[in-house]
Amino acid sequence: MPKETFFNLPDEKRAAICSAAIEEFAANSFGQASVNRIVSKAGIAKGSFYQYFENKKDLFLYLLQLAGEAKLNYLSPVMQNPEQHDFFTLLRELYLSGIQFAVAYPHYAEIGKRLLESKGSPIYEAVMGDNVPAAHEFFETLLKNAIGRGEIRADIDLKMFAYLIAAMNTTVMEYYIEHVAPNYGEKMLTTIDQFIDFLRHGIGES
Amino acid sequence: MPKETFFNLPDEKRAAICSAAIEEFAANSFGQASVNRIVSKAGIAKGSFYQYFENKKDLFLYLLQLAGEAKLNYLSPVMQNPEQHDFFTLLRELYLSGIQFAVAYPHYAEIGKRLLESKGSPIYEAVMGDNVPAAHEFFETLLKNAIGRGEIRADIDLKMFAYLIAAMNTTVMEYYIEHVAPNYGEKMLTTIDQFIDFLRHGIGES
DNA sequence: CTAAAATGTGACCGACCAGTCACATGACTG
DNA sequence: CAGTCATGTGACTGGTCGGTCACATTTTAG
Repeated sequence: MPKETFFNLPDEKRAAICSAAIEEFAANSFGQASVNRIVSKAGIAKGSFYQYFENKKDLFLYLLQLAGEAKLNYLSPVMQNPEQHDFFTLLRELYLSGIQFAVAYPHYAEIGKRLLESKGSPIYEAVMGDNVPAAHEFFETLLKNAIGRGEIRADIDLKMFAYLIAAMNTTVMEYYIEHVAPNYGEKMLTTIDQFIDFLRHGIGES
Repeated sequence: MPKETFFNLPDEKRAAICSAAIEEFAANSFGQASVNRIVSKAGIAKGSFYQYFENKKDLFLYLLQLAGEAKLNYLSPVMQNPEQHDFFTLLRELYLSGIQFAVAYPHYAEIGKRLLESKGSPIYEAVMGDNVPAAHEFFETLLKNAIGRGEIRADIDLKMFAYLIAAMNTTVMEYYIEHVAPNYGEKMLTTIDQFIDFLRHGIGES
């Protein structure tokens, strides 16, 4: 957590620091990101930085918290009544909110992506600890319930498809950001719907 | 390319250097990997290292070449007659050979994975330049031919599914390495077959 | 045996890093 | 005005980095 002095800062200065830090962590992994570059971009002295934050990790965790809060705003409407919709509808909303978040906060999304990619580094364990298994369990429950309602086949390997669906969340998002958004902003739904239909029916003929 | 002196080295010493380097690059991204640690682990002097290699990148590219050659041995039997098999059979063989390679050379696979994850860093562009688009085009052609033969639905977005299938190659491999291999070595085919069946039919009921 | 060529070596260079500290500045209080 | 307290500052510390270089050692050739 940042120190009190950080929150006493005038909004403008605090925002400058945040935006410099966000840019740095969006462009570099935690290990490669440089506090020197951040303070220089933010226009503050190195010493001041350490009046605001305990250390580099403190700042990073704070940014992740901001990102998490921003993402929650996109996610929570979807997750209000997860039992009211069938599996594919829920998943569609989940993916949709993920993409909308990534479009609205590309830097936050980039930081999150970079974190997911640093699997194995010390910061990953510190941050993600139980989150990844929790996400997989969530998808597993979703799948189990859907099987109970007869929405999806009962003969699938739950663990494997929970893993696959979690991973494809990232993949579809990346595809959208890289290839769809730059050219046609309005194709978001087409992309997702094609993907959801693929989940349901596969791509085999007939 | 390593210098001539490197290839004049006794096999044992050359192997020690390679294996130290492979471990280092499997555990760290190119930027985080340290020549100091490599020479220390290999038991050679820093100066000697630079008699063998131009620089860190030179060594890294050499390891990638070794990895590529190793992978080709697994891949080429499959790709001899790509037109002789239907799309799903070919894909199955492709994924299978990928997993077998990753099991046989876990460090090489890790280096490759880490490289894929460093999208955006300078080394990524230098190494992967045209390879990724080429892989996507390859999958796109595969899909197009399969549509021509009536094996898969004609209404899919080729670009998107080429991207998805390339990404899922990595995903299935990771799942297998992380969750299947440690517990039951023999379940490889089950994992892949379930996945191929999913590609064909989806997971929707009926 | 000597000379020359190849190879081995680690101290060293400049750069950058995260984090510290002695001190300067400014604001608020009496 | 003086005194105090929060805040600002950048030179500095100890460390790691990739890469170099003057020199030592070994191998090869004549």
